[in-house]
Amino acid sequence: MGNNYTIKDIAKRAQVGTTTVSRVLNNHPYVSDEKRQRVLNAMDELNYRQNLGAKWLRSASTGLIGFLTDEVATTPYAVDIIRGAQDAAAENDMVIIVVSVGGDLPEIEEAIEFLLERQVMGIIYAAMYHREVHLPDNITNVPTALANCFSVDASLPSAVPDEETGAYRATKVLLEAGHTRIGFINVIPPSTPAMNGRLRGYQRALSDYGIPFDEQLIGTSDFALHNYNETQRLLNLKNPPTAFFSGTDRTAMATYAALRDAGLRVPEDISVVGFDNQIDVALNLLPNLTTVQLPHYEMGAWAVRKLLSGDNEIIQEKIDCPLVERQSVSVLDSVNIQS
Amino acid sequence: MGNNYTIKDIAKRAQVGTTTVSRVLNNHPYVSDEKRQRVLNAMDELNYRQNLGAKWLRSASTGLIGFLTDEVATTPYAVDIIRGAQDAAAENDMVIIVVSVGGDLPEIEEAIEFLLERQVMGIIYAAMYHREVHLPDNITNVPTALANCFSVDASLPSAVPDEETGAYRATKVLLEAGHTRIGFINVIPPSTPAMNGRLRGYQRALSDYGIPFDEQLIGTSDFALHNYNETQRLLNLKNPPTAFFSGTDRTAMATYAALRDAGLRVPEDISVVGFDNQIDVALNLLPNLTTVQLPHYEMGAWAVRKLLSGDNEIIQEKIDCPLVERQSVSVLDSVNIQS
DNA sequence: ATATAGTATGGTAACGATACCATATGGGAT
DNA sequence: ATCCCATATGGTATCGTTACCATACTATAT
Repeated sequence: MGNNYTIKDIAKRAQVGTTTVSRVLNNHPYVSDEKRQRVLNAMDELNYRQNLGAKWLRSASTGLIGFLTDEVATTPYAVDIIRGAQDAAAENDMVIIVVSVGGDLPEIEEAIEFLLERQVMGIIYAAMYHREVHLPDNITNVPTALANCFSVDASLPSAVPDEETGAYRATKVLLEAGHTRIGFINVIPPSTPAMNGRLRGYQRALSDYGIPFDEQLIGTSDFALHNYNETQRLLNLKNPPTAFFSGTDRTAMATYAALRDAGLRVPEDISVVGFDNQIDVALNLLPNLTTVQLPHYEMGAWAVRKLLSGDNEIIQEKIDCPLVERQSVSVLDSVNIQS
Repeated sequence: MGNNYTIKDIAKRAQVGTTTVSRVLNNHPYVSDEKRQRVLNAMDELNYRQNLGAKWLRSASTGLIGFLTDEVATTPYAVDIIRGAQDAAAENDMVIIVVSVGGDLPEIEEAIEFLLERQVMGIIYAAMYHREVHLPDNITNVPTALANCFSVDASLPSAVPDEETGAYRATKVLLEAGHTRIGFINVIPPSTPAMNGRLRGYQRALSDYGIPFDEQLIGTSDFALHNYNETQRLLNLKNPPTAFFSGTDRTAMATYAALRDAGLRVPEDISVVGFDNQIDVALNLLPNLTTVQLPHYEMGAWAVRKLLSGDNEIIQEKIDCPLVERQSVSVLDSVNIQS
């Protein structure tokens, strides 16, 4: 069981004042090496543990950061946001309290109240997919930063994925491999930053490489079967694509299936690149999927660092989505030579 | 910004003693309705928020539960353990502090020390895959429960998936559909509770249905390509399986691919069932995968409830893995009729 | 009338740490 | 010799809350 000694006990044992013990605890100057050592020894011998509640009460700093998140079961991999936040917090000796909430305002408001009672020094709000959020007013009681989302009125600093550049990269790797007919099955729902940004990136890459945009090559996908059908539709075009850019790694699964059923091999006959780098999916597709990384970890870390920096500038940070190359892309020329 | 009023301010405004305010705050008896209302009003008007640090200091109860977990990036869906723990904690007005650690003892020990300093009332240790864990001695300083793992010497209560019954169910649904040749590609690494338990469940189901166990029908899989090859090997047997039981949903991805490449349709020509119910995978396979649910949420919730129950009996709770039926299984007879 | 128990209320001492103030010592500069 | 400043040390008030004790008032039982 946990013996609970206090600094008084330590002070007595080390034959010093409590103030000196406190100084040792907080690495303050003006303690002789000799006494410092005596205190350290005493703490060691008694297995002393600070009562952070008392410390916090006196010094009005809890070392707690609230982490609010909406939970959407279909994108479980976004835990990395939490990991990133955690690691960034740990760098500053802080802890994160995670609270999941549904989407409605009163519930979020209550959760914020809950966190404020615990004297959190700041709140991170993280969304499981990139979107706009509307937060209750009581959030302004405490420094706040957003991860994977942004506020309607741009009143809060936020970290979001740079969807456009990511999609640009995904398209570019195909373009560089010589593909000019690139099918793009975009994520839905419509008008989300992901859908819009990825389409812009795709178009910009095309335009940079002098390839005209062909409306026919664009599909959308919400669930697997739909995506399978869209892939088939593109394949049946009179001038079909030689490569696919799949809006998410998950939808790439159905694209792979449709390709297999059409007797097409990836990447020999047709190249594919995804988006998200959802590793359990990307690594279990055969061949492994070349894709673009959603920077979950970085967004979480950025938000916490922003909070703790004390810098109040409200910015939206677009975080890079690097390309992760695996085996699903091959050069168009070599395809012709091989077949 | 957060005004920080104290119960003294409330007391003054409501014209009562601080004790009365405290009583209202904690729902103690012996406060007249009239004064209670005055206090409530005052709190409302001043937007009062308790300082939980002070409360905790005085009453020696923090309402904090430590949640320790090893992080393995490949199984991100185990977040559900955290969700379950969180919800169970919320039922008792507690919060969870999540700390991720690597696997080595000193690091875990340090993390426990970290949690103890924050006066957690208990610690949950959760593993990302079902396994035996070895925990440092300082964990005994505080009530502990394990989720998705168990301790070497069975000295701690734990919740684990009932792998055997789960695998029994997966096999049974195939057996009930008339399949007698069932290929089983088991998870690795060897000698894990998952591998052993699932094999036992498979064998027991076979035996219950009077089907002899055929060593040839067993494969193992570690990564996608390996699993693809194992599937092919089984397909080339002179008496090949008409159904597959895939050790995890992820490996089912490669099995589906191998089946497609062999010109076999799921479920018309061959049935498949998985294990884990990793929804992002199961729902993006075509047809959607029938599988068995790993009870992450329930394990997390069980562990917290066990902690808070105060009941010190050390038990290992095997939690049920229910079958989730989707579209990847069909009756063998109908196969013959159709083809 | 008086004892007794339940209800209602407030004052004050903790909880364990740190902030602040007071004090002491030992050089180096004047 | 005196002053000043950096270093070193400890006592004590204090943070915001609850536990504990003391005190009243009321209603019922004796």
